[in-house]
This record gives sequence, structure tokens and C-alpha cells, in this order.
Amino acid sequence: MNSNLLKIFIEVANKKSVSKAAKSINSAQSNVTSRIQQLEKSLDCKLFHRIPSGVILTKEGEKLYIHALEITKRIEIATLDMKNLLVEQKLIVGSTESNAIIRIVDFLVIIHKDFPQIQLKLITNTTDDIKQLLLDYKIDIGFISGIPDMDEFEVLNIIDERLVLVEPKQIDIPDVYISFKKGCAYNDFSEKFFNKDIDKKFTKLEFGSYETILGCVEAGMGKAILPFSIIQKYNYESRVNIVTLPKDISYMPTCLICRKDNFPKISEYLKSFNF
Amino acid sequence: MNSNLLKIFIEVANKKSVSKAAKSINSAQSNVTSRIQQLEKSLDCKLFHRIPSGVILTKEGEKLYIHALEITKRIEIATLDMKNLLVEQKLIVGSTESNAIIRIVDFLVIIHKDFPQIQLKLITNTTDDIKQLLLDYKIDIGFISGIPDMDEFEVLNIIDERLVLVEPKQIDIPDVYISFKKGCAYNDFSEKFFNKDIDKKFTKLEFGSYETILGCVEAGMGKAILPFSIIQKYNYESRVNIVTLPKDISYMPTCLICRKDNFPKISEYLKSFNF
DNA sequence: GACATATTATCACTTAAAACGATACAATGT
DNA sequence: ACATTGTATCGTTTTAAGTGATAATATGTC
Repeated sequence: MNSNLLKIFIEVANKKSVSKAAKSINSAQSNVTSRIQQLEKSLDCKLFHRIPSGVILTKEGEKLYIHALEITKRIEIATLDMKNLLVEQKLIVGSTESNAIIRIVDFLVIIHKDFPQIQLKLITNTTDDIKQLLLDYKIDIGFISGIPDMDEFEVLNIIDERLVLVEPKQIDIPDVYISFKKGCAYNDFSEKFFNKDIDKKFTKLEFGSYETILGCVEAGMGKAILPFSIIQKYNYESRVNIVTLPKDISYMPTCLICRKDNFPKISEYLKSFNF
Repeated sequence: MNSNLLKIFIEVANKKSVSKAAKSINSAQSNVTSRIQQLEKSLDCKLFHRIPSGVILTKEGEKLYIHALEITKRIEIATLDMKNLLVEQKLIVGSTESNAIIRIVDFLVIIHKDFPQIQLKLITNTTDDIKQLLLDYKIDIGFISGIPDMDEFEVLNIIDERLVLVEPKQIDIPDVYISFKKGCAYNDFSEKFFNKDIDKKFTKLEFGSYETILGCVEAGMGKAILPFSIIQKYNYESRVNIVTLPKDISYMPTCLICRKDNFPKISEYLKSFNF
């Protein structure tokens, strides 16, 4: 076992697919297959279940995954340290509200643990504003909803996010939809979704926090469209009805981006960060 | 940078020599030189000062060494974990008194940190008795003085140890030498050393702890022969006169050994342990 | 049921990296 | 002066990694 094999293993585990992992690391699929087989042989255990749609980690694979993340992270940190890139600096992070709630705190805590000398700052705003802050060099990295269209940006990490429709458990639901107050990327989607039928008119309600929105849905005030991870975060899975939406319209990934001409020093680390 | 390069780097750093490291990892010297150069180039810094007698770590090298030890250790632990070798078990450690004092405590603490599921037990005794306990399968690994001669043993690790002559700081020193009570390997050496001149007769005094011996030397009761690390451990470097002995007779390494037919499960880990 | 489209596995092959062996060069000790 | 012990360099060999085509299998679509 060596660190190169572990890097390939992590990518396959993340992508849940040998072929997708191969693409992402610019390698041939056959090679990735060989490397995984090599790893399995050397550890004398199966790391993945092979299913028609790809691969999924076995129990042993899950175990190795924990170790592998830790090992590759330390190699990354060691490299940065040797290149004296860990000198004092600021890292200003921009994030949408939803991400700030779901995963920014954990993210910042881990960054601080791994790079105690880096001073961190967090700004929350809408996806569009975060893009503008990046363009203006006001922030270093940003969490945004959806894949950015502009050429100035580099995507450091993509976090899969699935939008779902949440409804009250009661039977008669008013024709009301509830969305986030500030211009959040999920709002555009909600607006289009609830106004797609011309004959049915939905009333719009706006609130300032996701927890309030979920509480109102539970209370029967109306429906809402939210990222599934938010519902998990606030433990509303059993308190509201969750309607899954068609894959093609509900997939709304969160991207960690930076300016192409302003890569943070820990960009490689961020690329391999596991959300 | 990858873990294979780091393993080679660690060996060169430990042996303070490219050629000795090459021998120890069964590789050609030219190859080890190349790997180190490769590492230096990729990190864009010199890792070793080249001196006629070998190599020594630069400031940057020292920095990498810390990272490298941690990384390779974690790879080792991950491998063991994957092979399900970290299940509950006992590891009974035998050690000479001198090693128990100098480094066994730190050693056991680190082992326990890395393998919390392994139950540890320590037995201190003389080198000869520890060899016998190993032969009788009463202990799993043992720290002994000198390199074992029997074919049943495998040397897992060698710790360089230098014997020195310690004398009181006063001028007239009685013809007395002080040695450890129980049959310690250094005693045989002391006995031969102090009785090499037929015309001069030394009186022998025996005590049960190294600290007592050092205290008695400081008080002017006589001379003693001890491993240099013991003197460091008890901070006696400036309180007694230290006379270095010829290299060929004073070199008395400590070996970590086990039975060839009873390798501990963490033997690979022990081989790369850095004392 | 036929077919296009996913997926991973296997094969012979190519390429790149690692390792080797001989030799050069420098410093040290006898 | 010379043997010894060290690292560096160079051309060659060996091993490992990576490629590309193809097979095998499952899935969804017409």
C-alpha cells in the first residue's frame, strides 16, 4: 500500500464509479480498475461491491476510506509546509446561507485544526453576490449553488445536493409556497416550479431562516422546496412529507469556487476535501 | 511526494547515510541517491547536508522528518487495521533495567496511543534472562544489550548506545568501580575494563539503580561505566566527568528482538519505530 | 425482443519510473 | 601514497503504471 494507490481509491469511493474516477484523475478506466485490484490484493479484502451502476464501498472499504483520507491529508499538509506555504495568511470564505448552516461550521473547524496559522473569516450572502465578491477579490473562496458559468472561476470541489419538495403531513394543503427571504438560488427554482401551471396560482411567503420555513411547513402553512441536507440537518425527515423531484431538475450541486487568478495556497487541500 | 519516497527518506535520515540506508532497504546506493534527489527537487529544497562521512538532515529535512514519520506510521497502522490484526491481544514486553528507565515508558505510551486495543505488560530483567523468557515464549518482544547470537531471534530494531566512563570531578579518585547489582550486560564490560591491568586492583561496589550509581560517582566514591543516554536522562552531564572510550569497545547497541517463530502482529510497525 | 448505453474486467501493449552496476569524484585515516 | 568510505552520475535493465481495444453484464427504451 502506498499513498498513490490511496489517492485513486479515495476518488473511486467519492465518485462511486471507477470510470468517473478515471476521468476525474485523467487516467484510463482500465488503469484505475487495476490499481483498485492491486490494493484489494495487497490488503487481502474486497474494497468495493461491483454493481451495474458503479461501485460502492464494502465494510472494509469504509474502514480504509477513513485511514486514506487522513493519510492523504497529512501528505498534502506536509507538502504545503515544506514549500513554506503555511505562513500566516487570511482566508476569507464566502458562503450561501444554506451551506453556512449545513456544513460551513464543520468545514472551518477542520481547516483551523489543519492550518492553525491561517486566519479565517466568513461572509454569508447569496450565490450571485458571492460571485461578485470573488470577482472583486473581496473573498478568496466561495460556496455557491449550481455550477458557475463564468470563465474567471475555477471549481475546487463539487458537493452533490438534491432539492426536494416538502409538504405538511395534513391532507388539505393551502396553495402557498414558502421560500428564503434573500435571493437564494433555490428561490428561482421554487418560483418556476410553483408557477408552472397557469391555472393554479400559488401565494408566496418569505422567511429568513430555513428552520422557520420547515417549521411553517410542518404547521401546515404551505409547501417549500429545499435541499435535502437541510431537512436532515434539522431532523425534519419524519415531521414533513418529502416528495422527491425528477433527477434532472432537482440536482442542484453546491460548488466551492475561487478565481482562476487567485488560487488560495491550500487549493490542493480544498480540492481533496471531503464534505 | 508519495509514501514510498518518504520511507526511503526516513531510512536515510535514521542511518545518516545513503549507502547504509540502501543496504538496510536492500536497494542500490545509486537508487537511494536518486530518490532523495527526486524528493528534494519536488519539494524545492535541500533535505540533507552532504558530509564526507554521510549525510545529515537540514532544517527543512528535520521538518519533513516529523511529517514523514507520522505519515508512514499511519500507513502502517491502516495496513494492520485492514488485515484485522488489531484485534484485542496482549503484548508482553521484556526489557533490561537501563532501557526501562531510558525509553520504555515513552515507547509503551506511544504503542498504547497507536494501538489502544492491545493490552501491554512489562517485565524487567537482565539481558540473558530476557533471552530465556523469549525462548520460553513467556514474552513477545525484548530489549536486550548487544546483538543476539542465537539463530532463534530476529532483530526488529537496533538502538545505538555508547558506553562512557564516568568519574567524580575531584582529583584523587579511589580505586573503586560501581556497577549495577543484577547481572546487567554492562557489568561484564565493566569487570573486564577495570581489571585489565593486573597490577592495579579495583574494588567493586554494586547498587540497584542507575541514579544511585551516578549519585555515588558524583560523591566521589568511585568510577562507573554506563550508557551515555542514562547520564543524559538523569542530567548528570555537568555533574561528573565523562570519559569517552574507544569506539570499537564502547559501542553497545540495544536490540529490540523477538522469536523468529513468534513475530508480534505489529512487527512491521516496531521495525520502523523511531527511538 | 432487439438495441443503445451504461458499467467493470481482461487482454496485449506502451510508456514511464524505479532500480541496478560500473565508475567518477571527494574526503579521511593509515 | 594509498586504501577506505562516502555521494553523484551515467547508461542500461527491470519493474510498475498506464493505455486502448474489447469482452461481459446489467439496464432502460423503442
